[in-house]
Amino acid sequence: MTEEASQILRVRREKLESLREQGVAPFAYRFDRSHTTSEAKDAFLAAEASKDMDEDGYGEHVRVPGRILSWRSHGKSAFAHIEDGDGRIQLYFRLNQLGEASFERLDLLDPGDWIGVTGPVFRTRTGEVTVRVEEWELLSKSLRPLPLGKEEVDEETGERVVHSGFADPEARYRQRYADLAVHPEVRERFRVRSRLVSSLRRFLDDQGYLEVETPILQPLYGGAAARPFVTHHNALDTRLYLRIADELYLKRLIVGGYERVYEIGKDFRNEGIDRSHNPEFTMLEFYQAFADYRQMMSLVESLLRSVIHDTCRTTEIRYQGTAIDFAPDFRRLPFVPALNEALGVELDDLDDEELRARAARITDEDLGGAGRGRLLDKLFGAHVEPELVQPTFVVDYPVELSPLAKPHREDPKLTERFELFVAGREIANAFSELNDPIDQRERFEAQAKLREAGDDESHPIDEDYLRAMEYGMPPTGGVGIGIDRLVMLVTDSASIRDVILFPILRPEEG
RNA sequence: GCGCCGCUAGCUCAAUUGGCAGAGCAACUGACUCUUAAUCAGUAGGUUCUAGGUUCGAUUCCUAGGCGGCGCACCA
Repeated sequence: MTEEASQILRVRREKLESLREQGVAPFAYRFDRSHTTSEAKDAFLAAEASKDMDEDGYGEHVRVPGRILSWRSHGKSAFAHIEDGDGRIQLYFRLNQLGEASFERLDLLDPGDWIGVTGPVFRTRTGEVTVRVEEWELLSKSLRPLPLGKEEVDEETGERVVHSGFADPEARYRQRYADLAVHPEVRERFRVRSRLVSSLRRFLDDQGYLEVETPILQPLYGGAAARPFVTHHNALDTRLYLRIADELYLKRLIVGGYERVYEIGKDFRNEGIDRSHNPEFTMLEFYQAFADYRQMMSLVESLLRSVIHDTCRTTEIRYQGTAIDFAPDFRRLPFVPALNEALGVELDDLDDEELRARAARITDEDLGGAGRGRLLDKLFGAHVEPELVQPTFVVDYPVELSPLAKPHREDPKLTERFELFVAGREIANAFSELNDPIDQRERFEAQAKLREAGDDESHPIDEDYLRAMEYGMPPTGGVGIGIDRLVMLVTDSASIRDVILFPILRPEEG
């Protein structure tokens, strides 16, 4: 439908014109608020408790702005609800209170409009704390109807029930502003996200960590197995990549002499989109000099316990119907024995071709170019990961899987690495960082061979990173934690799109 | 990338075998000075995602495309 043809939009513009003709500016510059909606209600309750009201039961005069949510007109009176950043309050308009001109102008208001009202607070016959409006002014005219549902409160449970609300998932993601405007619970979910990130910062700051920022645009990408986004810098006429991980730059800072650094920021991976993957996502990485992966495991455990308790007021959460408890010591599960058990064979007895055959059974992907590491990872992902519901550290990954991790001090075929799984999903990835530049070069070269064989997610060789390591890197423990997935857990969200304000969608037109 | 499902009024959804495209809410007009999914009476509102095709006739059937959801695969 064209906008000209929509009577609903036309009517609102006509109201706008009527207001202007009456000398009302439909888009105000400011409103001096005395109380938020919640503060106005609290102030009245306090006045009621201390009998600090006039003989007719009216409390303090308030000036409250808000967005109109609902309207119930009764001829010479009307009720409405408005909402602001921390709640809602009912308004009561009366002809003999407002005067004819002001009262009749109410006809030009709609749900969605922002108004500011002035008047005393009282309690209606049905008990609701309400502002008796003596003056009102328009703060902003809404020219497009918000998809507000109708709400009732279930008398038995006391819960809000919304009728014919805003349900279309595509529209809710594309028009997040409307989704937020009509869904207080969505606004709350993103407040939880914000609280969680604050809590992470607080925890790491308290541990003596320094928050830093490293490049997003990089001449060479690395630190994870993924395909990058590619872009071009005009002035330098050079190819740049959007980072797929912060890792290599943060470890350069450890070489530089900072002992504890962290970064919270976006990584970008040019891969598929599904309910646990968005092409840009938020990652926390932190590195600590002189620590090994065992120390980092303990740190991750206390970090998560602390942050989840800060955010949820409990360490036992429910995710998609399953109780998950962060209070007990996290289980520790060695990679190779776990996979041996799941497959019913000894991995050491299988050559690459047998592994490839087994991996081919669980995927239709072309594994022709995949090395032994990728094959093991595939098998582990299919057979073990889904079972890891309660917080579980998978430890001691095969060396082929971990080109940036130190060899295991007791078994050279393994690395000192752990991943944390919760609800079948990877939440954290960490290791004793490889700090031997000669070994690191060999690992890069092995990765380069994989690339030549067709594995396009393998690392390119980063000579500058090797140079940094040659100057001398202390033993270091490093951790990466996917923030979006952590937020999914604490907000019981099934899709990553529900915890990203503006998730990636295909463009609407074109 | 593959499979399944969906797209109809501002929102939520109907539409029989292929036969005039409907309802509730929102909007508009009127009544109503303590209502709260307010109520009552009335009115208006449509490129049925797009482009083709079959047909006397397509929201419905066919083909192609677009966008989304879910599942599988991949990735964190």
